[in-house]
Formats: sequence, structure tokens, C-alpha cells
Amino acid sequence: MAKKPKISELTKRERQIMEVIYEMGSASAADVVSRLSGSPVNATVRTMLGVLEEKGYLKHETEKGKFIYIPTIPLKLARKSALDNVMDSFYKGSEVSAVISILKRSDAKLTERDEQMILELIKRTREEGR
Amino acid sequence: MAKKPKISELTKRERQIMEVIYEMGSASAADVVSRLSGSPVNATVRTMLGVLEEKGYLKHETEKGKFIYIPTIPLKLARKSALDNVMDSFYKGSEVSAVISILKRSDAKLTERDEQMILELIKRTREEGR
DNA sequence: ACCAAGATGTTAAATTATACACATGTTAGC
DNA sequence: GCTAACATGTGTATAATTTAACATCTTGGT
Repeated sequence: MAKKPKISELTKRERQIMEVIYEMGSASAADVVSRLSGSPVNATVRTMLGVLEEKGYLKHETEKGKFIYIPTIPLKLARKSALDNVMDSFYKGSEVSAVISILKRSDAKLTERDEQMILELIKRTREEGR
Repeated sequence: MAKKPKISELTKRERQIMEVIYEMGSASAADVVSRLSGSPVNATVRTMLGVLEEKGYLKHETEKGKFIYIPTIPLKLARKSALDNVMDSFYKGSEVSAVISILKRSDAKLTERDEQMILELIKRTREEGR
């Protein structure tokens, strides 16, 4: 196997950059600069994009002379990695607390379908634990 | 107000150390060393404990000449801070995905009471969103 | 009161991350 | 084909993080 997607092992800036690219799907150096706080200079961002590529988190395609960076790790896995990390570190054995905390977030909007899925999952989880 | 508990602003090692202390509740330098991967030397850990104390994340009590470090930020807030960070970075607008991902974790064991709480919360969330 | 074992505080050094300048390369319009 | 505008690659400076050495202090047993 190659290397594990361990978002938590990135540095602050590197993580910030990855977040931007995940949010946009793919991005050029200029895109990243424009969306990054602390307005780092273009060359700086490019340096880190290069590093991230070396580390295996990004790949790039050339499009009209521009580099378009794309995550090598699908959003789904990156999410899981980030979430797992927090769960293991701070919510070990307290999954419920985490779920509750998330549901309490003001921006958590559930559709009826979401509700169904969660209920279904809870049911299954409880059955297994029997 | 003092400073916000921003776990995400800590460096890797600092975060690691905080995690250990949260897990143990409180810890001496030696405790931290023994639980830390990469086996850093005792003096190193103490330096960082000092830094963390300066930054306001830890306080210490002296017990028989030993320093016992205790988090200044209650676990509850630290959790929220860590979780919020991941949610904002990777699950913006996808709270449901996060909840589902957590419930799918093999170690998520729900009691009947947990289930009730979650159901109640879902109900309330949906009513507000109406 | 003294000493060995173990803990701390301080300071300096190595390592790593971040930032940028400058030379070079590419695109699109003329 | 030439050029202005914009991208990249590379090398180097600066700042932050991490490590460790060394002197000093505390505890507990004698």
C-alpha cells in the first residue's frame, strides 16, 4: 500500500490549503491564494502545493499552462480521516456526545430522508450491540 | 474574556500532549512521556508543558515535588473546539454525513437512553427548521 | 542533616515550516 | 515570430517548532 491519508499530519498551512481545494474540488495556485487568509504570496502557496504533491495529497493536471491541483484522496476518505482523528483523540467511547454536539449545531438542517437514515442506523447499531 | 480554546491552533506535539492529558484527566511530565509516541526525551516534553501552560491550556499543581498538569479548558469545550474545527473544514453543510459516519463506527454503542436523546434532538432540529 | 534518585528551569542548538525573490517558461493577441 | 501578462521552479532567508544539555532543587531514606 502507498501511504495513508492522514490529514492530521499536515501542518497548519498545508491543512488550510487542502481545505480550500476540497471545498473547490480542484484549484489553481491563484485560486488557493485568493481564498487563503493571511494573504500569503503566490510563490509561497506554490511551494506548499509542491510539497503537498510530493507528500501525495495532491496531483496536478496542466491546463493552458496552469497547474490545476486535485486531491488524490477523495473527499469521503479525507473526511473520515479527519473525523476519526477527533473521535479517537477527544471522543473515545463517547460517540453519542459527538453526535449530539453535531446535531446541536445551528446549521444542522435535517431533511426527512436524513432523519430516516439516522433512525435506521441507530436501530441497526443497537441490534448489533445486543 | 481570556482566550479562546482553539485546539486547532496548537502544533502537532502540543496537540498530542493535550490529548494525553485529556485522556488521563491530569498527568505529570513522566506520565506524558510514557504515553507519547516517538519517545521524546523528558526534558523536551517538559518544555512543551511549560509552553502549553504559558499559552493557557494547562495549569499545574505541585504534589510531592512533581508537577501535575491539568487542563484549564474543560474536556467538554476542548471537544467542541476540536469537533467544530473538523465540521467547518470538511463537513460544512454536511452534518448528516458526519453523524452517519460516527454511528457507523464499530465502537459506537448506544444505550436506549442515548437513542432517546438523539431522537429528541432530531425532532427539535427539524421543528426549528420548519 | 546528608545523599541518592528523580524533577524542574534555563538556555542553546537542530530541525522543520513558512515566506519570498528572481530566473525561466507558457499563453494569447497582434 | 514577438511581446505582455501571467505561471512555474528553484534557491535562500526568516520564523516557528522540537530537541536536548546542564545546573539546580525536592523528596525520602538513613
